[in-house]
Amino acid sequence: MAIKNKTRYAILGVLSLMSGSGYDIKKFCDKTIAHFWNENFGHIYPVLAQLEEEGLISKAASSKDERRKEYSITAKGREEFCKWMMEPIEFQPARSELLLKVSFGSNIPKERVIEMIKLVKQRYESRLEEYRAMEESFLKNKKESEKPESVYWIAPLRYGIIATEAAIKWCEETISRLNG
Amino acid sequence: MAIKNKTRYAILGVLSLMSGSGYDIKKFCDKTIAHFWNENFGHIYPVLAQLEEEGLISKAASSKDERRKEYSITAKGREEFCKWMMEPIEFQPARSELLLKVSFGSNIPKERVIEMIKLVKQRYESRLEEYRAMEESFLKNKKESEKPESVYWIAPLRYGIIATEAAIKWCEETISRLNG
DNA sequence: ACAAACTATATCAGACTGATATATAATTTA
DNA sequence: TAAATTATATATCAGTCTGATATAGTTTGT
Repeated sequence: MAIKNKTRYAILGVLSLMSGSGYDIKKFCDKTIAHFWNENFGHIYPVLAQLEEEGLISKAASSKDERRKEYSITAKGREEFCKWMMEPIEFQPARSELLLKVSFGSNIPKERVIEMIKLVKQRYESRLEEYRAMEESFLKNKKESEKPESVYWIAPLRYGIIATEAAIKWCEETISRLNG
Repeated sequence: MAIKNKTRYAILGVLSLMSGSGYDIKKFCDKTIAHFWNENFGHIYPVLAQLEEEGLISKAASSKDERRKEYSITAKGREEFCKWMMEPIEFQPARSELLLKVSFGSNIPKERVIEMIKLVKQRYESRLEEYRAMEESFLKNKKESEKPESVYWIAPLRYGIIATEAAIKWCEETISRLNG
């Protein structure tokens, strides 16, 4: 097999915290892990069917809504998920359009490269503001932030903040290097 | 169309600097842009055929080696490449296995999470050393580093250094948060 | 002389993306 | 109240990217 299916584990991870439909899983992802993990319906539904077939999750029809299928993680699914959690993190190949464009920058006027980086910097800055607002509201909510498991939610957010700050620093450095 | 083919532009970018075979393009990528752009044969060869059909690159058979096909960028190809270079950078969906595992960390013993991050930190540290060695050897080579276009090569490398330093900082912060 | 490493192209299953289609329920607004 | 909009819910598809593998000739080192 070429690539390991990571969506499997994202879904099992979400279902380790709550039961719900494919739609609920997508909503949970968008609300909580979107800034470092992207999930889409095109992959969620086929993987849910596959996980059910393997007995890692179970399906129950909702009484209220005919359509709605509520998925829950099984003991076997929890086992499989924890097994994956213990495995070392795999190397992830990088693909940065920004750095690709910068490295071929000599093909276009220098001013356009500077413009491009300024635009990127703006995007990073508004993202940083979002992250900081999320951090602040999390720390304010003492009931949540004083739970022992809160560290697992604050750490990814801190990554976002630290990495975005670094990216902004790089933008500034690069703009001044291009100007100077 | 769902996703834009980025390999197209990576190949056109490489061919904007030099002519060569598919193998040469892969070699160039591995040597110079590998730390932020991954390319593989499985995509290079079909895209080369497609680019040739569109008249963006031209193929010439080598006199020495029957097999070898040498590709060069055409004027039309250069135009298409520059057009892409001028376009704003597209949003790239993130998928960080590290942060996914951290956020579901409550499923396994805390010590295992710390272990995991320590391993990741080691990897970042050795990567940082590589980047710093690359930077040093580039700055030593005055003939190269004093060229006006050198900024386009040093900037992506600087990104690698700054981003990796930030990642290490996050590892340290997170390990102490988990311990404390 | 032989093994190992390098050059070169090609193919494939499987993973992932983003767009789109469909249809009902709930909520808002004119 | 009716119309419009938004939310819920599932499904499909073309196109893109990955990593492994196959094949085969050339060069280099011992």
